[in-house]
Amino acid sequence: MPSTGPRPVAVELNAVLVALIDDEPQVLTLEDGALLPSGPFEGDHPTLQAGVRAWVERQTHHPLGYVEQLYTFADRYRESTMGYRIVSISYLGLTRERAAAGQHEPGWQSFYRYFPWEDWREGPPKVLARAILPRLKSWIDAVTDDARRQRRQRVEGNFDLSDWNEELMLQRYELLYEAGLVPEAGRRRKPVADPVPGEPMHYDHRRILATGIARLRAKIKYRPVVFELMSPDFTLGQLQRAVEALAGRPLHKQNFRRQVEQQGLVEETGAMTAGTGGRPAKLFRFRREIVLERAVAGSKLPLARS
Amino acid sequence: MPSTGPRPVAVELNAVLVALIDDEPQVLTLEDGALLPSGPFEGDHPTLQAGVRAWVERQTHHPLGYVEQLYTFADRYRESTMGYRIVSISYLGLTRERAAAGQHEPGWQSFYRYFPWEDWREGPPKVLARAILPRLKSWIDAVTDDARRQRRQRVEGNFDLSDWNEELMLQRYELLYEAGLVPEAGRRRKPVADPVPGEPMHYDHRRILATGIARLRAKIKYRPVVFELMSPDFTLGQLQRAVEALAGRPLHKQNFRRQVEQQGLVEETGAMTAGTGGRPAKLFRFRREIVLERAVAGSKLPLARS
DNA sequence: ATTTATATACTCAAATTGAGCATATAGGTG
DNA sequence: CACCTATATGCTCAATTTGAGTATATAAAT
Repeated sequence: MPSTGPRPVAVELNAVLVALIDDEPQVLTLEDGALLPSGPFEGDHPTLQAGVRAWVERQTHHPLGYVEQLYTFADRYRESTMGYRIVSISYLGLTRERAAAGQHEPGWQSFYRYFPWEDWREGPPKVLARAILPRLKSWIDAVTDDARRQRRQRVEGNFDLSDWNEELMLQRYELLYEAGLVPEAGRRRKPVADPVPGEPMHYDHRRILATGIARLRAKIKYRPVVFELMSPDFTLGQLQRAVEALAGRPLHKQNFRRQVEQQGLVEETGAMTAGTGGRPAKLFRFRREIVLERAVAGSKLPLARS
Repeated sequence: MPSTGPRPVAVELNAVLVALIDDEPQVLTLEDGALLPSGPFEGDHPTLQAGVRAWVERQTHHPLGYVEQLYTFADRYRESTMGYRIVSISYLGLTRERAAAGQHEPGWQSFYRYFPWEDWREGPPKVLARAILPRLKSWIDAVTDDARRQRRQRVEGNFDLSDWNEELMLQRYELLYEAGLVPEAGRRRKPVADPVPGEPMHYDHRRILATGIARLRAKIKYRPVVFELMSPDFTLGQLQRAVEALAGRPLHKQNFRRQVEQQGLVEETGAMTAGTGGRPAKLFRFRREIVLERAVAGSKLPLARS
């Protein structure tokens, strides 16, 4: 008979911890890149957020500038071998990293190792035309009539090379999963014979990673979160490269500066860079007060009279 | 000694279930408006979303058009009397309701019963100038120096009458809570002596409600979710009143139609309304295919050359 | 001296947005 | 019926915002 007490459930935390190292967007991983850092939710933390913060800072020895909840999963397949259910709560965290000592820090992996088709900084990734689109075409043609029309619309809406939308990253990943082009361990699905380029991860960690990056890509457009990834002083060029790294696409330099400056997000420190080759750049710092002043968001409704 | 098995945890689901009844945005409640519908997560559902959907549809006998996860709470104070921890996962759900039989359906309550300062459809709510702003002023003046400057900036950013931002609803609620102007049961805080107008709820349900409405207010601007609340055929006037009800502010009629039409979200049914007093209006229906075609989002980055 | 990089200032046309005028067509009223 | 009120719909126009350049400045490298 059903007990009225709590069902045995384990609460697990997953973190998508992001840093920029040498203009490359990186995520902290374990097991040679196959796992996101995860840990149990300890009972002695007052809140979930505090738990994540304490736990990540203990692991990385870096202060966590920004933490945001991503999503909670409790799917059926998420069961331990002991039979109890697992609830996974995932978080996005942003941290500041100095330039890498060597090539890259152990554990830090570039976003685009997992999603090579998402890096448009140097133009359209070849993997799209070469491997992904043809296979999506086959996937479309594997059915007929209305189902085919639906598949075609989804592919066209999410993979339009002539009008790429970097925010649709999660939806693209999910579509590739449905089309059987990316493997995902732990799900009951026939194994993917010939996956598309891009490293897989264990369990659904690649999906969680996609969720985190997609959220970040959306957020940098209306909230000043990039600054959590920058060192205190930076040039507008560095700031631009940071945004480009996250969004995965090149920006128009002059318009980027105009936007940043007229939003009043930064102020000059007075100092300049030196020895970078090319004209020295002014150094800026983020005006942290702005966060309090303008809790802005992107309105678009056609409002009426004042 | 600490066991390695799962800590006893109960998973609870909360729902912010929204419907429009007679142009009034309503939320389904229990206990005479003091509780959001909540229930345990049954182990026999494949996913959380399926659990919410089944459970809500069983309670309301209405199909749930749209479901979205809001937030997961596991705060310290969220403990049952039995000593185990409670994880609350809250959802936003949209459903279609016909016009009310009588005054309003039992259980359905207007948003603005809980947040009267958020309804700007008839201009600035008097409660703001009369009750809220003076008390926030006192709250600012209760401290000095930098703390006072910070409080002032937060109040000015979130309660600017001359530039009201309906999306900041959650932040405003949280500020009122911090300022001791709204009560919230279950939190260890001194009871609020003289709360500002607006019905309270048990536990943190009013906060969850604010989270849901704020999310909805943000979402209607870039996703066609309003249509989940409309009957299949509607006039542009009805659609506008629906958006106004959710956003809590009046819209410019001609610009609203322009926006809706040029986005290609709707198509004429061919029929017209009758007997409404005034010129008859064309009836429209939502073009559901559009969701597949354009998985749009609101870009704002200054992109570079194609 | 010239080339190559980067930084920064300024311009201009196209597109979007905010605000309003004008007209159409119903119901209600004296 | 003539007129008023209410809603719907079509269209215009100026202000702002955005996308895409051109032009110039200042460093390092050849």
